[in-house]
Amino acid sequence: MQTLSKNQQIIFDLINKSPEPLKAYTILYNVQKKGIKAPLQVYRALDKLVEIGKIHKIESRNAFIACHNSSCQVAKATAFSICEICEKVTEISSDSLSKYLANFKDKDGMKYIKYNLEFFGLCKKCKVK
Amino acid sequence: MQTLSKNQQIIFDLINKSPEPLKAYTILYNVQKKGIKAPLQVYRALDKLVEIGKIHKIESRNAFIACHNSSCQVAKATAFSICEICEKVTEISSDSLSKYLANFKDKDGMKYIKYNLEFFGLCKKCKVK
DNA sequence: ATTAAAATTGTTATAATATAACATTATGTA
DNA sequence: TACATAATGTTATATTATAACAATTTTAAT
Repeated sequence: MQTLSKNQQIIFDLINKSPEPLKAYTILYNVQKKGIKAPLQVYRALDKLVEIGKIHKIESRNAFIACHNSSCQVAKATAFSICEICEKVTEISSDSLSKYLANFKDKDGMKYIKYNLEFFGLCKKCKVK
Repeated sequence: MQTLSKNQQIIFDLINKSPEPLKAYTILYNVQKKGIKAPLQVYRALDKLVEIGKIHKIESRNAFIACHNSSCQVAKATAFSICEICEKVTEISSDSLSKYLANFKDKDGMKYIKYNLEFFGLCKKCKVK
């Protein structure tokens, strides 16, 4: 368990308490009162937090959420469900899914060291409407 | 089988003959001699081509490749392998993978209508080096 | 053929996302 | 201590993408 630097901690705290994925410039806006003034300060912290697996980037949304999967020390196998109406994002933690994907081998003999899976659909709430 | 408009056809042809994913502004640069002058003209064609499944967006790379999966009329279930050294991208077409993912259900009862999966690793060539 | 709706195009401006380059300070560790 | 590594601060700029508006072309129903 790694200790975070000042900026990393500030930005992680913000993302961690957010119910929804946050975008880099939304983060910037929200941490300016804490002395983080420039985009690069945000992006550097985000890069590091992604690298150590404390947060994940939702690629299709250019947004970041905290990892809620205790086994996720490094961001090497991620899966998310994304509601196309309310944009709610949930990290999927399914043993069978992660086993299946970790063992997946394609024809080319390529060795995978990482994957990212994004499911899109309607969440329970939005499906009813 | 849908007929493409002029701009769509120009841009699809370029992507389709490219061995690697192309970025929007690379595309723009390469079609300026054909009269497409503005980013928006490129993005509009890309949006449409993605919508009808002729091309796919590689989200982690902000780049586009032609679909080489004949069954892919609509971009609703996509999987790619990406080499982290040479950036070669290949569309994966595996019946067992697509079946597994199409049938995957998470705990929340969310109904998925689409997914995108990106595997990262080293391709055969880069693994040897 | 007529015509109304839908799709596509053209254009300018600007928004949103992300990195380069350089100087400085803090932290970890031999 | 002192050296390497990581983190910070700052300005400028590169890259990716969309807003807003006007015009034209295509499609499909009458």
